[in-house]
Amino acid sequence: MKPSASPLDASTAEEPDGDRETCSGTDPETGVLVLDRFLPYRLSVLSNTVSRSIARLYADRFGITIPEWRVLAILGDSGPRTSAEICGRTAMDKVQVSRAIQRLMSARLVSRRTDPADRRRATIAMTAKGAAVYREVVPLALSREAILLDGFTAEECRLLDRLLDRLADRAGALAGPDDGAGGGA
Amino acid sequence: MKPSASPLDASTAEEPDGDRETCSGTDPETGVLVLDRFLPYRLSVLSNTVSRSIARLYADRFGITIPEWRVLAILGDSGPRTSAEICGRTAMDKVQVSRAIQRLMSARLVSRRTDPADRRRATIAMTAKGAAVYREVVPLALSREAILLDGFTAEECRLLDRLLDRLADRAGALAGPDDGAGGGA
DNA sequence: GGACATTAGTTTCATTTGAAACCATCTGCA
DNA sequence: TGCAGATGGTTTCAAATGAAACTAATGTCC
Repeated sequence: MKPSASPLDASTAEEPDGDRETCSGTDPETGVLVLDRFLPYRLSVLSNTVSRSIARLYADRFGITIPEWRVLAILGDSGPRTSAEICGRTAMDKVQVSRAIQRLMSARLVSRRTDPADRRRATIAMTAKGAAVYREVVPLALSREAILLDGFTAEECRLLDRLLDRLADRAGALAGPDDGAGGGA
Repeated sequence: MKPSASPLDASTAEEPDGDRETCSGTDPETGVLVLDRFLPYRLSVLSNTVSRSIARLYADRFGITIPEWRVLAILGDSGPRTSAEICGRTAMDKVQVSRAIQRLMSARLVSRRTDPADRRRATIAMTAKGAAVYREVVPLALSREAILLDGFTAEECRLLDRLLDRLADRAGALAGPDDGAGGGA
């Protein structure tokens, strides 16, 4: 049920400039934004559905949250790291990381050792208990990913892989230049 | 520093069943989860970056939040709707929608009319002011999408489109069957 | 050697969020 | 009628979040 003679026509500025006619998000007929074709929206819904589904998996069983799981995942794949390094690799901000570490520490899943050379820093490492949890969660997470990719050929996976990398790359362009603010890291 | 002889080998059930050898997320050498190749994680980072960038756009200028914008977007693309219908179409839950509507109402961007036939329901519609905001935000949002897709050929856009649709489809399988709980709509 | 800016990480506070409890209305149905 | 569910939507309360202020240790430059 389209709103008959759509209230928004050519009213607004910047013309679509011929060369690329926005392949999603907009109905070429009316120029209206079609929410469930709009790329940022689709990414958001998809990502939330997936994250929530995976989170349920380990939240129940191990009482850890998404940021906590991410910290474990980083430690598991790169070995002991400082808080700042974890920030850099997870796109979480330092507050989030700090809190995740606190909770992981009180659950005795990670330990923290102040760097004697620079006593502001501390290296975070998984404990044996943390590693055990990690080893249990990884296959669960991977199996979710596998469900998600079920039916994709290897070729399609590679394709998706490349497209996502390019999107991530372009997303950097969004965050950076225009608004000046935040900045990535 | 890789945990030498990776502690996670064939320990868990469901064998990878020959035909597809999980094309991302896992290092085939060690079987370790590589976080920044892990699809759910990549989706999450990408989606957050993008959403935040777009949100900055309208938060500053119009003082609306992401859920509020989504409600406007639905109303803009489908005309007046009830709260429940908005839920169904946005993948937000009813609390979120209820609050977004409240804020939009006090900003006089939408109005609410109780359905006389069923006085539990109310139909939400954009006001003229809401429509004006909508018309201003749409091109901003679309321009962000365009930046994101900059450099993609029409062919690649179509490809991405199809892959995302299939992923969204598969994501339904994640949410539904295993944990029984929530249930989609 | 000592003010000044930096960096690492934590804490505070106000806001947002989500789950569960809650109203109000409506729908069977005995 | 009248009462046991459903349903649409809102409120409550506790936990999660984010921005900005803060502590502590290091660097820097005179």
